[in-house]
Amino acid sequence: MDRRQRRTRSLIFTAFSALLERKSYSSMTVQDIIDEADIGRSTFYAHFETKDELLKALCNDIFDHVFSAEIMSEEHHDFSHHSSFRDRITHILYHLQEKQQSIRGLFNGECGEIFLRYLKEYLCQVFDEHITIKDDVPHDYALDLAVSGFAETVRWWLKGHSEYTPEQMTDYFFCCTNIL
Amino acid sequence: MDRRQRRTRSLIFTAFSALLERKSYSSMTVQDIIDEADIGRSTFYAHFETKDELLKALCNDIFDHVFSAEIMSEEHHDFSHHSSFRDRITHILYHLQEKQQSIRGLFNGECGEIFLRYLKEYLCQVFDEHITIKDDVPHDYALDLAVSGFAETVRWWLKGHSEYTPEQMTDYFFCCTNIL
DNA sequence: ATTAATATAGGACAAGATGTTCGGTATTGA
DNA sequence: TCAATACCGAACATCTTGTCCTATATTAAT
Repeated sequence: MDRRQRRTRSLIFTAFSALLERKSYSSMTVQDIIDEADIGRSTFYAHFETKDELLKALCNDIFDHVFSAEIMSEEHHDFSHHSSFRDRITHILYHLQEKQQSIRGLFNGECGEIFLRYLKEYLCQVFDEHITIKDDVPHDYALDLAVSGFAETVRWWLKGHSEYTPEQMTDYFFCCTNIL
Repeated sequence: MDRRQRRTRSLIFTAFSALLERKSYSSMTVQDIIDEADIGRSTFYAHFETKDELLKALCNDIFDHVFSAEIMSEEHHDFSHHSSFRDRITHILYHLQEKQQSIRGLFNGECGEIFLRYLKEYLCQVFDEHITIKDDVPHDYALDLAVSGFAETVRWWLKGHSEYTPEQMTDYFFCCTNIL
């Protein structure tokens, strides 16, 4: 990838994240992002077709960071054999905390929906085999509830309660659920 | 309220709900709603300032129906004295099921975020005093998790699993959580 | 039945956002 | 050094928005 492309892409991401802290996603125009990033109009459209595509790309960038080590470790069977499920959860929280700057604005309003949907997709893979079914509770309901609960935990944590440690949040989460 | 106003308001709500089933909220224009409802442009703006206001109004209409009996009963201390918390939850699910037609589309995409935020506000009042805190879990975290979990339960239920009864869903939900 | 009030229809309008195109400039990587 | 290409910036047609206006139709009250 060309150095100029990397620079522009980064400018757009930074501008977008910064804007999300003061403006809602839906009220934000492409022009706003262009002005904030201080780039040409056609340059933006050379990188992203729409505002939605930009959001998707940013989410993917974040999750690549958060889950890359996670998935790598899984491939090498580190976590499966040497670490507990709780440790994996804590591990994910650490990575999310590192990206807090970019993530905080993503929880706001309408794009929180999209961000959380992406997050849940990744989480499903992590949680799936660790669901403990009680009675006749449908498995996919339990999985959905666990994943949503954890996603909500992340949101609650990074939006105003980041004084807690990842270990504490893991404890709190496991303490409240009955299916993990 | 004038009969014409009621008719137009109803036409708009119906058109909006119907459109949400085939079109995403963000890609839907006011013009789409006007065409679907077959009303004049200025008529729409006489009722709602923006598309967002329309969404809010529809949410309020639904929750007025779902929680009106709920709140009324609470005032008369029926539920507090003669019914269990589980029964209240089941009761709410019954009312939500009645409004399924209007609600189903609301879960889609970006407006799901707004609908669920409203729903959670109401649920907070219902759940608040029934949270059982374990260890040092923060109360507002536990409340947030319980409310989000129930909201997610509603979504899961009405989006593709409406074959289950309200009683079953209540059982499933209570079975999975550790704080109620 | 009559009437005054008002909700709606429908056309027109400016302002703003969108997405595309183009030619010129500057940076890059080889 | 040089060919490739990313950026700039201006212009453009198109669409959406929200407002304003007048004429018409419906309503609720007398």
